Amino acid sequence: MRIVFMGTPDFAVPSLEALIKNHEVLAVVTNEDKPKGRGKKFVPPIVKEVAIKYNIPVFQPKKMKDEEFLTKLHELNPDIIVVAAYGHILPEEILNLPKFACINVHGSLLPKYRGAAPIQWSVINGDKVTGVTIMYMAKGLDCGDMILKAPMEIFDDDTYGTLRDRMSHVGAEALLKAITMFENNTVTREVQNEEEMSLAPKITKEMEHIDFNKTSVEIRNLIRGLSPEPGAYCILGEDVIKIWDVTVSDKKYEGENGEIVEVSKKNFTVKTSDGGIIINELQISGKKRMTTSAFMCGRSIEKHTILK
RNA sequence: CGCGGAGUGGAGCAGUUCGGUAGCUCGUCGGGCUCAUAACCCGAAGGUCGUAGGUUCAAAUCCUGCCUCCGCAA
Repeated sequence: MRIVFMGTPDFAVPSLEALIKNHEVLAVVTNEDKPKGRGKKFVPPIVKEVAIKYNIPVFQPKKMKDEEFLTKLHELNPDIIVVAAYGHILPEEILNLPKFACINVHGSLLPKYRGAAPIQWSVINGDKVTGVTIMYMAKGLDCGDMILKAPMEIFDDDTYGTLRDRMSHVGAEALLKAITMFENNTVTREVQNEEEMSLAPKITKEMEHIDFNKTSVEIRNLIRGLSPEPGAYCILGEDVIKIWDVTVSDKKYEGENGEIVEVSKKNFTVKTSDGGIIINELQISGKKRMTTSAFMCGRSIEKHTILK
């Protein structure tokens, strides 16, 4: 198959590499290099680097409707356009351009979790099962007809990061399968049930703030779902502190939610609405992630301190 | 030149304002106490203070360049 690939971050890489090994990738379309991190250094998307490694032409159009880009795309005349975490809405002109279809690799079992952050939300909500959906792209937010789904288990110790990595490979496999279906003319399409639809919107700063009035499990899921990016945080005194790893404690504690109710040599426990969470790994501004015991070597933690 | 924090024994920090013997907590090793211990007591090892230069009788500390790490903002 002659394929044009569109994608940007890590999640897209296994799919791209799978296509390169099994099909003819005519071009890779990705986001522009953006000033990223401190000092506004321009950083190319990871997908661009992979494309360069395999000598595949790269396009980084500012706008999808860029004339020059559209012309080029027509010239390439792809059989299929594959999109994986590209971050742009494709105009109809592109949706109708390929011989077969524009298909998308989406990180959830649609119609659940349409939107930008399906993987994070599946962890935050404590789901046990998720998956990848390969779908036709259509006008609207992740609402196209589904071609196939690959379910996956979410492990109790999964984080957004570990699940995302695993899923990116499952997604690549499913993608190849779907393309084979096109080749054999055995593609099917299943309409999404709008009744069961749910959204997985982008993560906002507000959501990253830990609310100790929630249950221990809810808080732990939030922390897992935001690790390793961007991290859930709370306030300790003057410091913003990110919490990276916790253990749920079933003990009942006296005090208010967010209060440090137990301090040991290795860690400390914070009260939640239904018990407590033992902090195992954290990070303060300007420092690296560290274990709680390392943290407590350099700073004394007083019982009854309130985290906000 | 987006804003800011930081590099000090293995880990996390203090010391830098006001130059003058390298400090704390933890870990490691040895010994002791104990029925026993992750507890307690005693002792030891381990650091060219990120790097290059400058000022000075003397620099972790003051000045300049560079490297690296991290938070925020995008």
